[in-house]
Amino acid sequence: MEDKKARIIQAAIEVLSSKGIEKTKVSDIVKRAGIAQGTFYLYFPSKLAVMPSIAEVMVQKTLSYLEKNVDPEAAIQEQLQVLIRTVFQLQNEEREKTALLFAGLASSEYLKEWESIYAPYYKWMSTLLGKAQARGTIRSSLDVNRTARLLIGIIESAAEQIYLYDQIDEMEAKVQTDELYTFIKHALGIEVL
Amino acid sequence: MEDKKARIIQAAIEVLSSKGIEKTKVSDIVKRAGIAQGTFYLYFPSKLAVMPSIAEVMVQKTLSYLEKNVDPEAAIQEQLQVLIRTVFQLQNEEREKTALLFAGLASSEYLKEWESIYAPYYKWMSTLLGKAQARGTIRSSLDVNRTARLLIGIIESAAEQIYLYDQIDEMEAKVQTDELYTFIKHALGIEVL
Amino acid sequence: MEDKKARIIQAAIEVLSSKGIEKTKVSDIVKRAGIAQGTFYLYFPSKLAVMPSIAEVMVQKTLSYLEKNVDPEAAIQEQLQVLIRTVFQLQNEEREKTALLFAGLASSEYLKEWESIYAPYYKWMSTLLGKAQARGTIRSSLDVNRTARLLIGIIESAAEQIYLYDQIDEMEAKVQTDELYTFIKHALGIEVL
Amino acid sequence: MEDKKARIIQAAIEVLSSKGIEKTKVSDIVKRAGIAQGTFYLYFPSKLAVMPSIAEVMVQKTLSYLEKNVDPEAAIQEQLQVLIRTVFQLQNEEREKTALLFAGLASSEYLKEWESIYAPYYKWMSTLLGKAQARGTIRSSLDVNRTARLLIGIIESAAEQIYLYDQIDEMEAKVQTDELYTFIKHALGIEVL
DNA sequence: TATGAATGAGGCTTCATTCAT
DNA sequence: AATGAATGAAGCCTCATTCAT
Repeated sequence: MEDKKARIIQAAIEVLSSKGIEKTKVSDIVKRAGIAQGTFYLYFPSKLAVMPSIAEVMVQKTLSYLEKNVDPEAAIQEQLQVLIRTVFQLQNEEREKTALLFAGLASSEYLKEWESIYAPYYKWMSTLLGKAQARGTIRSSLDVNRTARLLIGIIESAAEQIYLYDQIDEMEAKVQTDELYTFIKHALGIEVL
Repeated sequence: MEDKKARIIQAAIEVLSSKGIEKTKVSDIVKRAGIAQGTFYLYFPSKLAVMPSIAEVMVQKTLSYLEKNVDPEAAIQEQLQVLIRTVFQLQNEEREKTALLFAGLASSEYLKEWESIYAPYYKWMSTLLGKAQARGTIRSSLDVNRTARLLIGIIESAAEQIYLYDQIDEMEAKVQTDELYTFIKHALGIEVL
Repeated sequence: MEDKKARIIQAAIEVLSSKGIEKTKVSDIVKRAGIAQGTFYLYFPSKLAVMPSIAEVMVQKTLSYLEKNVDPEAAIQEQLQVLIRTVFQLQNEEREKTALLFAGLASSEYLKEWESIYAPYYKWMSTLLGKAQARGTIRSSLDVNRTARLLIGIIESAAEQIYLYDQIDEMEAKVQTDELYTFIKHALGIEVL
Repeated sequence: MEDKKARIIQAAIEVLSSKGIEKTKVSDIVKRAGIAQGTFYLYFPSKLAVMPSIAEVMVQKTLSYLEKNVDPEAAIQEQLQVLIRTVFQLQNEEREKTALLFAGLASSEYLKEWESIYAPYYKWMSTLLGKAQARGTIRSSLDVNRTARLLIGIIESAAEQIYLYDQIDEMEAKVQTDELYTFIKHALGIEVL
């Protein structure tokens, strides 16, 4: 059943976030999933093959958070604020997960799947920008699809840096996100009064 | 001799870029470096211990390119253009290297060293921004240090995406970099006439 | 039904000849037989347990060919010629089968069944020799039962060698079989004028 | 050192003869050889890769026995008697070895090496026949090279049958070898008075 | 009688690291 | 400082067999 596949993915996410890709063994995953070692291979051809599924789940999670939190009718400024806050918060919650995951994906042959996994995320962001552009609240010169990627890229990269480089200092985090917010506001040509 | 250490690092870079972290074996590295298996351990305590050195070398390379190409006296617009072009070009040349490297670092315990390795890169960028700010060609409201990180983050992320997701299509690459350039110009508050 | 058992044996023969004993999996066999994995075990207690059945089928096949081709009334010379030709031809058709089969049997605990499987083959050959001896066309000093085994042994061994060691060269094959024929003719004391 | 390779082969022979190919594990071999598991793979690329070496050693052993026992100056009759006795005796001593080995070889990809491994054995036999032919004690019509193969084939096949099918009954064994001897004597056209 | 998902023991192999030379 | 043969722990995966349906 699909249920078992889901359980494997869930178990893999959990193990991965606590042990890191290098040290995650299939035996750990199956133990946590409560299945036999061989069963794993009924659903995934190899250890690395779970990675894309994990990424997918995580992107979905991010998206569902965003859809829940970001009011489609709100002003772009508020949307951005919520967006940034949500991504940072998720990044913070998931801690190692994102980095480890990327590491996992990068070291697998599944690197190329990244694109399709991120597709819904990009799409959501494009739509957001599209509406704002229609309303005239962001500059008309930008291309919504390409800018969607740039935005996601910069927000995630900023979020990663906070985790990676800084001790998580509430104060500093706040200042960073403000800087990021202002950066983006200007980039999008949002009127700053 | 230090020469041997350098040879190991160089060999490691080469092997890593062609095989990926997961499949890079110490035996490959030493073979390419033309030394004996045991010799590796005279210079590095473990396989993962080369990673930071590799990152350092690559950051240095990027920096030296930037220092050579970016005219400190030029207008910020031109500096940005050159900056973007250089990073994209390097990313393209190095292909998998960056991603694999990050993966390598991420999966090692050396993740935390990323900060210090990138320090000179951030510093260079800060200085660039600082000068522009002093000249009044970028908005005074931005914090040069934090913005330096954001800039490096977005440029690298954009460059990675081009390699990862798109077939490398000259035309599309051009459009992407233009979009990025405009994005940044706005973000920095550079006067667009 | 017995039909299903036969289908399993047939499938096993086919898989075995193309993949070799070591690489033949029960899953391959059932796939080819068009049945479920578990069904196999309703007809055979273990994987190795098909081996004797396979051998039996192949011996039967050989025998039926021989019975069809070798004229019981013909002169022993002609009978031998046909015999050799038939075995060589089968060996050639079946290619790896014989060797692989023997390997399969040998590596199983079923080695001892070989005797009973070959029994009808030996019997046929004994009868042939017996008649010739009664007619006085082969030497009276030979023991028909033991000689039957020797004959089958040498013919099969020669046939295997042709397949295994030599490139299958029509010309050489002809010369080999001639040499074998002459060898046997002398061994049996058939008058050579 | 070559010494270690030899030790591995020796250990493999011993383990193989007592456990059979299917049940022989690399771990058994290295344990008996007194080396580490990994060391095995410095000398052989895989478990199956020892098989040809084993076969080689066994052919060499047979040959050395034959060279020691068969008097090159003796009459062909006596040479044959000794030859048969020696092969049967070896077969008996080695018991499972030969069968298991063949099984091992057959189930490996090394089947084709059989030819080169047997080459010295064939050569020795050809020489023996050649001398006898020169002396005029065997029929001039036979081809020494091809007949050498036939002879080795029939003797080995007969020897195997004794082990495989019959309880080892001294009396019967004697009768079998006599029958074989007579068979061969006729086949070679040796004068029987 | 038939199914096929699930099992789980266990082997082969890899490869980072060591150490005697 | 350099070597490279030897080590051996450890993990991925296979696949014969079982069993609930």
